[in-house]
Amino acid sequence: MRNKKTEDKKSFISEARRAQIFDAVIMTLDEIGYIHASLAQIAKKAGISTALISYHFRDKNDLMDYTLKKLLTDMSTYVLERTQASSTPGDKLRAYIEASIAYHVNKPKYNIALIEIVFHARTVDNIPYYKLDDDEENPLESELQQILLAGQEKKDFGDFNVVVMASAIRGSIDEYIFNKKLIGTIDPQTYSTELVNLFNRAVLR
Amino acid sequence: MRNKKTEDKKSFISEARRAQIFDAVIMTLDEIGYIHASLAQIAKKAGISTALISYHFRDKNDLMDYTLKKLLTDMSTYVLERTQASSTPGDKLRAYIEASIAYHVNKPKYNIALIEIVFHARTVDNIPYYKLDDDEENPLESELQQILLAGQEKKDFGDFNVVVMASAIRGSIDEYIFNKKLIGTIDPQTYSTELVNLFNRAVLR
DNA sequence: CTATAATTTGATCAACTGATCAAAAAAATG
DNA sequence: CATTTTTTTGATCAGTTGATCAAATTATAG
Repeated sequence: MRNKKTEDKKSFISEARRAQIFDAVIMTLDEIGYIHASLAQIAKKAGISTALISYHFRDKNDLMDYTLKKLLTDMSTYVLERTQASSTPGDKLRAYIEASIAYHVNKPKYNIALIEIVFHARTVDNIPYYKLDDDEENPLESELQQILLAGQEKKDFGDFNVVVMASAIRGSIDEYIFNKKLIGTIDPQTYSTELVNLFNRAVLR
Repeated sequence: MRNKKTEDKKSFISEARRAQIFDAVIMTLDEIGYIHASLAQIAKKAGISTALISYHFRDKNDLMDYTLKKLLTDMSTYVLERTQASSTPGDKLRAYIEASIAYHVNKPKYNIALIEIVFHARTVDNIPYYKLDDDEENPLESELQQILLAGQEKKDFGDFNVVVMASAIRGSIDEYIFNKKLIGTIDPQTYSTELVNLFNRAVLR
């Protein structure tokens, strides 16, 4: 199943325009949030007319869908590259946690935009993204489960429910993004390190 | 600092009306989400006119603020009652986790409403609630930190950063609410139990 | 029962929303 | 260069939004 407009569009040099609009969407979401992020505001930020956005994207949903996919790909690439550079499950787990936190620190605006879209945008059936059963398997989620599984098979890790452990790790990471007070109190390196130690204890046999 | 309208309002028998509107807000948020939850939709759900909502609440922000506070109080009460029924830090931690998950299972609509408001509503300065430095200390957060601290002082728990551990626990709990796929895969009792075991290992010396 | 106060409604408002379209401008083609 | 295609704009659309207000209704008080 391919994208309606995003992919079968003529796709000329105007890919640059889509990128430009993407940047404008990120900035707009970061600055005024989804609720105020009208096509007019986005167009203004990009220095173009609203009709031009409509020319390159079927509708607002298509635009947000495109933006979300790019954001997810960017984050996955960042984390997975750094994770797969390690070899043992223990090292991979450490790399996974540290890279995830690092990404949030390095691209805060991308994260805000991601949150804004996930919690505001809805499918044509009016189902919010955050309630979606994750259409395609989330690569970050499955990579984490693979690491944990490999650790158990190698007997590096003890016995635990892999899905629950993975959820706990992801939730712990996400907490750092959502909780503004946390970011102000604990620096990212400390949080990373403490999290690694915490889950090392939880994971070991 | 008291509420602008919510509190200094005449407060007659019409408290019942506010409760009625509260229920309508919950249902509307659950069914169609914040973005579509216009005053017209809420009024329709409550079987009253939109002007009546405006009569009892200063504006939409005031309405959402009132709703959010009631939701937070309800959740806190539920969890804290069950947590404080236990005596040792270890038992309290177990009770805290189990009650938190149980609440989500028992009042799913309240949770959806909570999420919708936290991630959509904004202050007059256009700061989203989820970016707020948590104006008043979150009672659920501080209770958890108290439990962990007490456990360390009693030497029941080992050495770890209390704030990070508390965030990890909260994040792990919240993950179960946010991740629809998780809810469909792992039943709440299993998730609770696994989480308790996981953090027992992480917390012990 | 009357008068005063509180509650509720329906009508109405300007502001903004996403989307469409003909026409203009720019780019690509031959 | 002329023509065809792609890109871009400005004007415009109907629909929705939150909010206001005078008037009607209901409750309360004396």
